[in-house]
Amino acid sequence: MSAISFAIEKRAPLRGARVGILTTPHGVIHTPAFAPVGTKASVKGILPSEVAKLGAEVVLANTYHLYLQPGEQIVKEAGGLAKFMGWSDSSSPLGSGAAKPTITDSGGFQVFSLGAAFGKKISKFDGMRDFVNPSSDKPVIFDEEVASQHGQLAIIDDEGVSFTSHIDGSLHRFTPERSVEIQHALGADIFFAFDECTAPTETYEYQKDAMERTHRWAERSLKAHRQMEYARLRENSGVAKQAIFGIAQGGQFDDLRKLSAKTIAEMGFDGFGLGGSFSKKYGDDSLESALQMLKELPDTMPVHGLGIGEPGDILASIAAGVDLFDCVAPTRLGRHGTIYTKNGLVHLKNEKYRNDFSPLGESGFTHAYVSHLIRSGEMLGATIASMHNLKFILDLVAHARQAILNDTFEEYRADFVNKYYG
RNA sequence: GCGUCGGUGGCAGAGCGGUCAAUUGCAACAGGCUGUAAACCUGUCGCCCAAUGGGCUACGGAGGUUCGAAUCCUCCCCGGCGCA
Repeated sequence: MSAISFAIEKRAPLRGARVGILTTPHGVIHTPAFAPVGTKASVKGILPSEVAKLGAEVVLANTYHLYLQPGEQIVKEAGGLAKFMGWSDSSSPLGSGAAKPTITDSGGFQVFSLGAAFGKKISKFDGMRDFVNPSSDKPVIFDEEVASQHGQLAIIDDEGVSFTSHIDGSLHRFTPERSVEIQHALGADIFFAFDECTAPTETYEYQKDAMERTHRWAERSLKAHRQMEYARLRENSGVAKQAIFGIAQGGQFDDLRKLSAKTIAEMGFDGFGLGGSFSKKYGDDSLESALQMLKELPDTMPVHGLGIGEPGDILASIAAGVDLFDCVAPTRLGRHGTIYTKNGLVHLKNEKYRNDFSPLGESGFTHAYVSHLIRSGEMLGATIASMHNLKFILDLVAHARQAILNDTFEEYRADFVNKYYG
């Protein structure tokens, strides 16, 4: 018996877009849904009560980071991730309201960010062409100083990954079993199998090896989960408390993606994650082709687009049938002074906003004020911009949901994309 | 008034005879950010041009020494400190 149940309420014609209700031990998630990222049990700069008011029903935290700080046992003692971070129905951050749904990522992304990507100017969406900074034409692929001093902080072998803590340099070992064990302690409603998120620049051979390794790790994660869950079920009157999602990889190669989805689909997970690398720019069909892998996944089960958060990418993914999303972009962009608008990104630090007294979205503040806060390093600026961005993305997904129900999703999508990227 | 230290790009502050249109920080201007090493990172930052090169003007002002001066000398102007 799975810890979750997923009911699909409506499917759009032609494509795979759908509306569902995902019932978890800590409450219901209306899909498609966006999960704000709270890596270290904190959506940076925003109180949980505010995150909820913006429309979020679920947040996603990170296993590796919480393992390092404060340690999974502390979170377990607190009563699990949601309770620990005050993610509850209560309006008071310290209230005793019912805990709300949470997700944890397995640490698989850190295999990439602290491994292949460490010291390099690449992101999981960058291709080779983006290795050149357009404003300088200088190759900036490698921070030699950082790399020569530290090398990579994540070293992969077939059994697992050895991490060097970015905090104090200490050594740590992650295996699929260990990741699951930690995620059981963290107690999120949904968690992911330990995977290897690969760099988008790897060769076919490497992507294939990594994918096969991720498949083996998926099996091991699932097995570990079942063993631990079985022991726990006997103590907890048979009520499953956590669902495990398997992650499909395959990098930039269609055949690997398809194979990966198919392989992961057959293992018996409660849901799926789309992992790894896509191309970056909207209009590029790399994401579209990667989304073809959805056809290999069971139509009745929830799918999470890991780290997908660019508005156009979210809509394209929804169109293909992705149900859940998470992304650091709304909070990171906001904190760094960039906000989403219907007409595209706005850099609040730009000179023209210094005396722009028009309202900034529904924040209740003016562009000029928030621009001033960002410029002067006031924390409140990061908070307001992050909240604005989170609301923008949460609204985008909520509107997409409604549009699917109204049979107007494709129009909604086209209209949004025209304005946003036009 | 005497003595002394100092006046360098928006600010702070390096440089102290050629490798200097001049290190660095801040500010400014712009860009980047997609399962958060990220309240971060990158680029630009005297003027002009047929610009991976060249020209011009610049390190308080005016002279001078030198093949060559932000760097040395003289005088002047301005500021800090000390003594009267």
